[in-house]
Amino acid sequence: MGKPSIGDQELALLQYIAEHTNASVGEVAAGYGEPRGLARSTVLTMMERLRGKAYLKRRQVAGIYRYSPATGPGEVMRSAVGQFVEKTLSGSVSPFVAWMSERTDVSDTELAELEALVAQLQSRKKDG
Amino acid sequence: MGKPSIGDQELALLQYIAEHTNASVGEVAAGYGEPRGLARSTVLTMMERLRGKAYLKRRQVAGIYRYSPATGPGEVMRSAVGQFVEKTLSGSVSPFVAWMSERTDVSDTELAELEALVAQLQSRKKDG
DNA sequence: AGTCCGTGACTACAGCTGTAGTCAATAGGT
DNA sequence: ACCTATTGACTACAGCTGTAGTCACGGACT
Repeated sequence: MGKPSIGDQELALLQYIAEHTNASVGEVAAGYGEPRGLARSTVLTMMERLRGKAYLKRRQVAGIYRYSPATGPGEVMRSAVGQFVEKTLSGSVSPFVAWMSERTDVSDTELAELEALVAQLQSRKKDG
Repeated sequence: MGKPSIGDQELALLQYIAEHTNASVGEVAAGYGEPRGLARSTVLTMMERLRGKAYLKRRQVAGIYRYSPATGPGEVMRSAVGQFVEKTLSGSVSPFVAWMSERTDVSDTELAELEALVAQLQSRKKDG
């Protein structure tokens, strides 16, 4: 039942599309591909592969196809992170923490997210 | 500088060798490969590839080669996390945080690690 | 000496991923 | 009606990863 595997670039593209739903290939090529030096056909190929793997769906609007994630919002990322932690880190988040603590530049936004996360986990623990 | 990429199976093998340092190919094939149905030559190939990527080093003892991780303990994991965040999450740790916040069972140990991390980042920020 | 076994190096190959060229159809402008 | 830009499908190819076969070598055993 395992979802088909997904590459790094594919995942990044999928994320982009999740943030820009109902985008056409041309739009994605312009917004995602061009800044990365990717040809339009490259973007198209990846999007079609993602569709083949059931990560994206498309529907025709005014003649051209518009793509959106087949799964719920954030589902793919969650799945990818979960898979990574489980498979690569053997289920432990310690390596992630270790990596973060060595990271030189952590933005205020990221720090705030982490603070919020810790606060949430603390309150959850208290409740249950 | 960016370490060469590493596959999932390779990483798992590397982990195994980190836990069984100074092992020979035969030993790794028996202890890691055989339970997984991998041929000895498969294990050897992977180990040599890892050595080619400078993740493993070897030295000859009594005629046969014994392998050990080239990097310090935990280094590989950190590198893997960095690669994942950079390549797959496009450098953003937000998906990681999002995934953590949805995780049902976060152990006390993990929470403590996160708290320590946040504290460390906060103090670092204060210092400059 | 002949045989068997562990060890290492080399070679092979298929599937996936990243990347792109090209071609046919269609839409839009002149 | 003609030229051009956009779109979509198909084809291609190289590098990485997972997996393994095979061959040559050196030592142990008989």
